[in-house]
Amino acid sequence: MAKLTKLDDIVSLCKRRGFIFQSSEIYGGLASCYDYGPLGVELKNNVKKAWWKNVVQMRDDVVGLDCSILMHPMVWKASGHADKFADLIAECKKCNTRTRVDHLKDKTNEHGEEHTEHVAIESVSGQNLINKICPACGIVGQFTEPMPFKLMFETKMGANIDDSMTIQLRPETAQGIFANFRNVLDSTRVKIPFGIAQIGKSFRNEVTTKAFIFRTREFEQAELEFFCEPGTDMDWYNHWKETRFKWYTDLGLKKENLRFREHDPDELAHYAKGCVDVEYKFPFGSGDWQELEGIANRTDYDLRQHQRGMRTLNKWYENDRDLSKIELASEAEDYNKGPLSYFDEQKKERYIPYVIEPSAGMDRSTLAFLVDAYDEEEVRGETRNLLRFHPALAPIKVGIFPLVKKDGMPEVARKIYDNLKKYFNCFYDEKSAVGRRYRRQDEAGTPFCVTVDGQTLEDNTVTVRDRDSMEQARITTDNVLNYLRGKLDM
RNA sequence: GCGGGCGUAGCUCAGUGGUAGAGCGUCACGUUGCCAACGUGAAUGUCGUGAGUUCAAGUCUCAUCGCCCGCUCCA
Repeated sequence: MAKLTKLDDIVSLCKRRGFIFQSSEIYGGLASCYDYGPLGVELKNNVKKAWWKNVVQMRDDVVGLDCSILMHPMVWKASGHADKFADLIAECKKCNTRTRVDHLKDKTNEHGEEHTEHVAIESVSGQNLINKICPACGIVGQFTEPMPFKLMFETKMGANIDDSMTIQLRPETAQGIFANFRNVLDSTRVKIPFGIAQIGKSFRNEVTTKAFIFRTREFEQAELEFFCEPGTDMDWYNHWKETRFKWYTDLGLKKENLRFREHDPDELAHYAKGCVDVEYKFPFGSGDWQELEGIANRTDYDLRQHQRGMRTLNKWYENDRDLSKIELASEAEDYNKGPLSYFDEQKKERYIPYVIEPSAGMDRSTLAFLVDAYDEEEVRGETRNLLRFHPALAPIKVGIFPLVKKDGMPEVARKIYDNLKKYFNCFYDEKSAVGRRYRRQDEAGTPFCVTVDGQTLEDNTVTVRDRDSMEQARITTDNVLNYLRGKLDM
């Protein structure tokens, strides 16, 4: 079985085979950023394709979307990210514990206020914390100068420096879906229940990253916002829970390495009615169960928040476009009939739909598929290393070889290769012994290899060798494409 | 952010102040011809980066970047 027992082994495997490299490695690397190599990009693209096929293509009730990464600043005011994602943090000099300044309790007032107020960065210095207690060790007033933390990446939009606008890189793709809810309703004839799906990059300035690609600052999400009628939401929550779990196992992840983890009620965001993580057991370390995907019942929170956001727009202009100076407008009395509501033609009633959100990390699941596929086995006293990828995920589908590099075999093999590569990713190889070429493809996880041999020249047949069993079938050259299509389900 | 460990060829690693190394992998030629064969040969190094100490630094010191482990943080 797999001998990957440390994260280092996996990092090494990823680099050696061209799956994942450290970003900017020739310059000493850039923390928390990684690049996908030639095999890695194929694998990850296949993971994304498999998600899209399962969540969009094969369903009548989901449509796709691809939003811009840069969005109007008010999007993040309404979603709550602008406030929640900007904090002042002070560190206790005694125990090195870092705490949000607005969470610190006063020595004289140990009841502690609710920390909803926004703390202006200029107004707080270490001196102001002289009476504050460290929640970890109880020491009073031993804090460092507060450090401002911004969890969203900022950039400037507009080439004119004096007239440019601060914009955030999205910390999740979901808000782009909510912002387009009305557009999709008006342009596609969808009816509730229906979903909008999107795959794309998101950015978060995590306080700590670490652990290879499990928590990176730039990452790719596949998110579905599934809109349904209030009251039916828990049924859909359970539907997506099952559907999403099955997706992983159908693509070959071993069941014993997958589990659900339901969030405790006190762990839930205040608007969420339920949340479950799909976790994968990576074969290393102690904290080995890692989240691949979260499935949440977000209720009608997001659409209601954006209705409030739309009502706040003028205030934003009036306050020099400074988000920190404004409060989100209160909710309209008849918010149910607002611009982001839905009119049910049959029931003749208008409501804000509830949302079930399966949100999957594409980088994490790509790595899980890679790690799970890794295998070592003894063959005639030698170790055979291979990746047992599901055919849909394999970066290369077929290797094509001439048995030897003479007697016209390369020409015939090339011709087969030129034909097959129109249909799937193929790799042609005529270097060194054929056994070595088989093993090289095993390492890349290629499910099938086609070999042209002496018999091919006589009766127009080739051998097709199976990665997992190493068995060969003899097929007529004309039938190779159909044979492989059947085996690969493509 | 704190504590600990690490950084030498594509990978795994040796090299304890004095000429930059091995195995695997890669490439070429020969041989073999269906599962990592063999022989011969070759290429590949800012020793993470920058300073310092020294006649001399991969080796000692400092800083810095990056990675791993444990806390912490985050969700």
